[in-house]
Amino acid sequence: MYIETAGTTKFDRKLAAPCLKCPTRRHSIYAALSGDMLDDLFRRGHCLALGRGETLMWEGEEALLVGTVRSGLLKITSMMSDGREQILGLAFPGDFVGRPFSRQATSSITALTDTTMCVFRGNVFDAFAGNHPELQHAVLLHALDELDRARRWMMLLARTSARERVASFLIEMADRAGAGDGEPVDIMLSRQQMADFLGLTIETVSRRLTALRQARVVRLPDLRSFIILSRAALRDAAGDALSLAA
Amino acid sequence: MYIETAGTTKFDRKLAAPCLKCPTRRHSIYAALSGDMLDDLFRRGHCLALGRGETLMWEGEEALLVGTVRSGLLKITSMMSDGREQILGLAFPGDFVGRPFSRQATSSITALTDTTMCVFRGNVFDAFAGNHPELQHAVLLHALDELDRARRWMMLLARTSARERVASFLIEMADRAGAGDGEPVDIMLSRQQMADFLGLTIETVSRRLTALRQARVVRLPDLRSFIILSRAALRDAAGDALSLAA
DNA sequence: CGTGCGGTTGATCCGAGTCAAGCCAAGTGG
DNA sequence: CCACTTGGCTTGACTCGGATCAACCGCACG
Repeated sequence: MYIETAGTTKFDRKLAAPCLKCPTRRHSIYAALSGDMLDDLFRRGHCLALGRGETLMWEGEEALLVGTVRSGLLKITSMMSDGREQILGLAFPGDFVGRPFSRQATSSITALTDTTMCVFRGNVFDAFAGNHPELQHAVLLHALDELDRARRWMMLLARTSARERVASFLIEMADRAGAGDGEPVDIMLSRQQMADFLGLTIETVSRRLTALRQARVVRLPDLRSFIILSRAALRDAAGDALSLAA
Repeated sequence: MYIETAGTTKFDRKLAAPCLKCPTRRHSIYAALSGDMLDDLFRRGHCLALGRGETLMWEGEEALLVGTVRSGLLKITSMMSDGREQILGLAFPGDFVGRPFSRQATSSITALTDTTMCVFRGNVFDAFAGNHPELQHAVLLHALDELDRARRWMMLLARTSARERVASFLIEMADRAGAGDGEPVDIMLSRQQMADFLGLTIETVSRRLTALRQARVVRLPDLRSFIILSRAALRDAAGDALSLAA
């Protein structure tokens, strides 16, 4: 919908060394892999820092990188020719992004906040995975999980009301942040991004949020955070769209 | 939405032998695999016939089988507690269904027409794939394809009008059938199933179809088939939702 | 100060959903 | 053979939720 401030990606080879001690290597798809193998893999990787709004890859263009998010938040998006944009998924720390075994990006990937990543050149990663079935297995499990998540999200986009979508989004964000009721949760998205994610317009998102505020279900201390006052009421508003987002 | 006539699945071990000559073994995920390995794998497989409306697995329940469609058509669905159903995907001949490396079904799989399949017990398939990285690689590529398809479909469900959805559905079906303009194409879905697929109601599907008929874009010789009269007009109606379904 | 940007709020519109009636072809049973 | 039902589909009248268009608010920044 908007052309984000698109800078060049900061690709600093000198940061490769710290990757060997990268905290994400024990999580996400690497969790099940042996230390030796990880050393081997991470020697081939690099650290990458993306500023808010910077884009890792563009839909339809060549995509040379794959990797995992270390900190921050990415959006995976697709856009129609008339400008309608849809966020197809979010990538939180630990999530794997990019398309192994293909150099064609089927969607754009853009940083919503300042983000750091562990990245590999696609062909390097592919070759390594080809020699290490365990890694390929881990990638497969991750892909199957993503497929399930995408399908549940399809359900939400196809069949639920704006009320249900906004409520289940808030629950999802609170759960991701591990925040209990009464604790402030950081919404890392602008209203526009929430709208793109939920398949709504910015005005509808705003209205549904104020409705929840007026019903004393949440507080909205500022534009980028919220506090759940009544979990039960929020769950109720989400219907079982809740379980779809899980 | 409806309780389909749910029979027990016809699981006939005696049909295993013909699987060695099953035509699908040279297609789909098996295409890249060696003949010896396929013999080995298919010795462990079975043929399965599903009548229209029969269900291979139920959402949330244990799913012991994985396999590929040999002939016919399956729907992959999920349902909300209030009965709202959504078709998350269709499985045409050659497509792989089921969830390897997990015995939990995340969606239901039901035959829309009489269907034959090549199936494997999940744990048998998993073990075999564990010993044959090429097979696992093929499954991974298939999963990544499905993920892309699901994400494009999300876009369609989130952002397009009923007109665009119905038009792109017709184009998709015609392309799948390889039928040119003027040739009748079999819609293998009822109006209800089309609605569940497109995230619409049966009435809206019906209205959009008659609108296309009245505009002389398609002919509808009977309830289960259609003929494209003007490809250009149909493409136009689909907008670029067309490319989303591809 | 203005100016711009992100967000909210209000008025109105429109398209898909809902509810209800009717159509037609395929059974079904007297 | 014909009345009657049944199920899938179409059509019409109406409703309603979310989109659209537009005004406005508040804050950051020059």
